[in-house]
Amino acid sequence: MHSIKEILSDEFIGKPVTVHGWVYRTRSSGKIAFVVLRDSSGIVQSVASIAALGDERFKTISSLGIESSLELQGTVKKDDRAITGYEIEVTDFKVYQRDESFPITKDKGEEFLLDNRHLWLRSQEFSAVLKVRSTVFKAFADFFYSEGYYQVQAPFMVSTATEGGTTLFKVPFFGSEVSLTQSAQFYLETMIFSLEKVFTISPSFRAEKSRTWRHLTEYWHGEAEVAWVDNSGMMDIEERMIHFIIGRVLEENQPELAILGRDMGDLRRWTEPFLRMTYSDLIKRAQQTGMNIKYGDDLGSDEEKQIMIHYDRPVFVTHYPKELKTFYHRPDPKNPGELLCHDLLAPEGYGEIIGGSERIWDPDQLKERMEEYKLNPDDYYWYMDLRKYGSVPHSGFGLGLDRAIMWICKLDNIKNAIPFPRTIRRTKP
RNA sequence: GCCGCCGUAGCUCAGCAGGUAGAGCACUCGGCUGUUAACCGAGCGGUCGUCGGUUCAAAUCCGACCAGCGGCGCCA
Repeated sequence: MHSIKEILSDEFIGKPVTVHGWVYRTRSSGKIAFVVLRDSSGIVQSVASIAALGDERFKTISSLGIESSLELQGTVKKDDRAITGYEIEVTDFKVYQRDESFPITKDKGEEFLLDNRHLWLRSQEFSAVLKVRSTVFKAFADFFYSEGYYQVQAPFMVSTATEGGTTLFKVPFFGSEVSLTQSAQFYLETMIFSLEKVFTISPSFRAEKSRTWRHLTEYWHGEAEVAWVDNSGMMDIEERMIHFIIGRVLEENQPELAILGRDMGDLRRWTEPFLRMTYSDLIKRAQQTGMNIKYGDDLGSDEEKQIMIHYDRPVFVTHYPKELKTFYHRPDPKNPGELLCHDLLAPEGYGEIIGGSERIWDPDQLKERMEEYKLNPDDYYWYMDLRKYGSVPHSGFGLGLDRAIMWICKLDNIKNAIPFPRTIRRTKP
């Protein structure tokens, strides 16, 4: 048995092979039929003829529907007319299941494809995304292992909010109620006191009624937390991480990037140093380009896009005014109105993919900030305890893995970066 | 939460100054020995989202409801 990718090579010319997979396309001209076979590694054209198979067998193979599953035996030939340069002259075959009418045909409406995502996954385009996605997840973990981090796991069912009060998913819990996690951050913070450098990959849940091209209600969050590192040191780590992930995709996914129409030159440029600027500088520059924006305004989707058209690589934006971010970011001691925090904005209009910061490590300051946000420190007693017993400076971040994949794969909607997207109106398939 | 849009064949859509439903694809049958989401011919396929109203007559006009899509805000 061979994989399709394997036999697409001069070494196999003239040799008998056996492959199995699914019918990708068929064409028949009466006495000759072309069956393009697909497996997880690629596609190859096979040629069936009455001469080789006889009337009845020929009729069987030439009438197979798209996505029929079968095993083919034959001889490899080089032929420029074949879609991948080589073809198999069929000598024998075995059908596992005949397919009469696969629901996905050439007219593909967005909604129909979402309803049939379990089948659309088989497409070349979506398979390519899934392969890149696999690389990104592995590279994220490999990067942190290579820098001496421990992978840890936090609970998904929680009783404290990390990002403000209105976005929690409530779940019944033995007569009371818990929420689905929005971020593992607070739990990661507990673990730096024993492990110092930790990371996790887990789903996060947001109950905002978002209907946008870059929001999911359930998304995959790559998060890390490190002791003894400040805001700027954290950005160094994140920059190395993104470079590492992009490098891996360049090494492992060239065919997939070609299918997706993503230029390799773009990715190579993103393995070069990123830009950094403060929020106030960014506002000044935006004003110089004529944008109607002032210090203290939040960066909306439009603003992010308008700003990022001037840059061809990711940009860290730091030192946001404290009114624009939540309570745990550490205020800059030199300018307490601004925070030692950062967002990483991806180019080409993809926008924010990372949010991170140096965390407040002084107990009084944390308490003060919580009160400004009308939060009860007693609800966060265990988080407060971290500032009470051997508190240290530390920083962390969260990466939206699906957003990063959408950017790397040049997709126009985050729903196409994840196999089974969960949005405000979609829980099937 | 706010703004906009759509619902007609399995799929993608056309039909809308009101006159009784159409194309392409898919599927079935027939033809074709080099096709590239092949091509040619025929066939199959619809309570026009639901309920109500106006009218001699409604896919088309009006109202309500249901379902879905896109964008904003929020964030990753």
